[in-house]
Amino acid sequence: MAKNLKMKAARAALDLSQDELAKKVKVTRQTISAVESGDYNPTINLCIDICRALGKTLDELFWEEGKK
Amino acid sequence: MAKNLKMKAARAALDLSQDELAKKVKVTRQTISAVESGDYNPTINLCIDICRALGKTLDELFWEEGKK
DNA sequence: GAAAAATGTCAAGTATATTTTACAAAAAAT
DNA sequence: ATTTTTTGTAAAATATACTTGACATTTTTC
Repeated sequence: MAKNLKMKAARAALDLSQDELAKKVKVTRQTISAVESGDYNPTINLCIDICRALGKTLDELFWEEGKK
Repeated sequence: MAKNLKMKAARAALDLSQDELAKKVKVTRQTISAVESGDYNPTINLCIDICRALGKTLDELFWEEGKK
């Protein structure tokens, strides 16, 4: 899978570390790291929580137009 | 959790049964039923596959504006 | 109104998302 | 340059998504 650079960018824009985002979302840092790395298939509730913490929507962070 | 009526409507608009959608998406009918029932936390890849099968985006089927 | 198709749901099993603990490497701060 | 913070990653354990098989109920069709 491809890295989630949109998520990484959104996090950087808020000046949050993976650990800080993890705490907001109440998962471990490793989970956040894995989601950004892309080698993962997170649950939608986690994706939604991440979106809300970063002020983005699902389409903005997890949708890839026209892919496959 | 709340029922996913947007998904149910999108499926109805294409005149697909849960079983037909399930086959397109390559999961079981029970899984589709559970996702629509809302008592579930599906993976994002499944959500994306469902969206593609129904011609919708994540925001259109799985995003709820302003909810908590 | 009976038959067929579609849906709700349940229990037991399998696959995998997430946690916990831990260590090394990279980046940032002083 | 050294210290501190941040990040990548890995193995083992736990939680839960998803499957399989099955039966009951509802909805559609004739």
